Amino acid sequence: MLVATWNINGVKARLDALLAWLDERQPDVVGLQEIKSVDEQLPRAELEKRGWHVETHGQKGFNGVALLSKVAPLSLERRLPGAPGDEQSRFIEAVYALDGGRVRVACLYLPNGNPLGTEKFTYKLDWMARLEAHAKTRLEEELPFVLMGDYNVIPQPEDVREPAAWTNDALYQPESRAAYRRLLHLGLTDAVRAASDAGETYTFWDYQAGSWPKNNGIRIDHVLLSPEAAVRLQGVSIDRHVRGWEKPSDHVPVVVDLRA
DNA sequence: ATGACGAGCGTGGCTCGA
Repeated sequence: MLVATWNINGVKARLDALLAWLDERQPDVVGLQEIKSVDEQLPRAELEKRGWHVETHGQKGFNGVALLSKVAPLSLERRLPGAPGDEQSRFIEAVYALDGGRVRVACLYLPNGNPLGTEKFTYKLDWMARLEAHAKTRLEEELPFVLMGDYNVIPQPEDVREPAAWTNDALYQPESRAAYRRLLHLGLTDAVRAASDAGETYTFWDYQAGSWPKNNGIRIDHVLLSPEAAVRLQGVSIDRHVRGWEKPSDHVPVVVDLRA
């Protein structure tokens, strides 16, 4: 089965690219981030007439996440536990029956956290602590579990073309990177690193300053796998050609292949 | 040295992102 994550940067502005990529890729489950749409304004009919089940956790103007799937989910949740007052739409997860078994897929849009020294960075770290607690609970379930999305964390120096440009950025702070490592230490596997030793496995290139033609990228979109999912890992693809399309998102899809 | 791009909201120039 193919499970994919993509920060689409506006699902209404990117519908043509989304449909083209879905046709080309035919994934079983897709997590989208930054749909920047309320649930009612998402182009649901365009997707449903092509056979996609659509589950959303939208928000006006920014944020917003969604799960598309070929089969309907068995169960669905729309919030990351731990902060009932948090109104930002950044998390959705579902259980699917695929390949003769159940698999849980969570799609997240982790806070950016900039600028440093503000409540935005605190919110990022608090959100990561909530994510760690939730992941720990989910791992106890011992289902194949895919925890994927836009983490807004550059894990390691090899995940950024120009590390010096990011030293004062929330995406590359020691605290952000340590929180990401704590997720791995729970027993989650970073699928890209497990499946490939390739360099320059970037997933984001800024719109500005010619970042894409210069390949000045970063790796911030990640697919983490529970042990039960990691043993099924066949391969990973970063669909970087999508960044060269007309009116692209600044992120590209990351796709994992898990065997039955 | 700085800004640079893009979406959304909603109609002018903000906020937000990374």
